[in-house]
Amino acid sequence: MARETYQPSEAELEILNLIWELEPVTVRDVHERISKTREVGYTTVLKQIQRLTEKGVLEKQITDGTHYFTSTIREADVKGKLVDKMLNTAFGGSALDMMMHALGNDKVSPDELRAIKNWLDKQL
Amino acid sequence: MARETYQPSEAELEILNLIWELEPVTVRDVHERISKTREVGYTTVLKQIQRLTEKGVLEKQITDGTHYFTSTIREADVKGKLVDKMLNTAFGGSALDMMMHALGNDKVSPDELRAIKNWLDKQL
DNA sequence: TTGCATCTACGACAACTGTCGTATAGATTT
DNA sequence: AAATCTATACGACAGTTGTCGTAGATGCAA
Repeated sequence: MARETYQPSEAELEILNLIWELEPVTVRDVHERISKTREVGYTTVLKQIQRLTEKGVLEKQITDGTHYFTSTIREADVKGKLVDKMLNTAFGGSALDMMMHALGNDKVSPDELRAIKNWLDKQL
Repeated sequence: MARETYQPSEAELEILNLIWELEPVTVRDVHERISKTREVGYTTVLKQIQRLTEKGVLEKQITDGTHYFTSTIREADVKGKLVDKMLNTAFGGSALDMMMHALGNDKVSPDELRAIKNWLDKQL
């Protein structure tokens, strides 16, 4: 259980995102999806998935001769950890600071800002 | 100019944070500060700084025989980019989603939540 | 000026990443 | 069964990271 909080690399996260969405998946599933966005070899994706499996982050089950993969870690845990780490290493733990960089810097729609405000209201 | 938006690694960010705070700095300055937190060899820090300089992220000026380093990239740019990237790769661009992970997950003081709300109010 | 105390330069190394190529093993079509 | 198509296993490779060791350069104390 609990690979607890694995820190995926860039390419690994790309794959994990798809797996969380589609699991159980085959390598082909993942490869096809990624290919819509960018070009990458089938064996490249395969290799990443194999490495994630070796690391215990994914689990393989063979049904009817087809290899299906599922994740062993929870999306919320991984993402929470990612944000937490950035919060601490880049913004000294100041959520406000991070917010301002995330929202101020660029184009986040007023709608989104309102949604966040709403959510905050509920928290207080 | 403008190394624009460099994506520092973990250890590099640790160093950059100190440099933004203390520049101009010597290798020793940085090493001493990091040593307060964790153990690391002087040459390790030196090497990181040298690599950052090679990459153009830092600039060296020698005054009175002492090597001083300053950064060539702006803190806000780097951190803004870091957050943006996480926002997109991990949260599909949803700032609200990221917020909830960052704030909900754990201990962010009500004060901080209020501060964020305040800031949001001003933005709308 | 000699000699120690510092620094800096350089190179090395192992681990990890992203990316494939090739060689097999399996399944499918004649 | 043979030929073919598809999927998996394996290994390779170059680039990056984090970490040092060692050797050579610089500067200050005797």
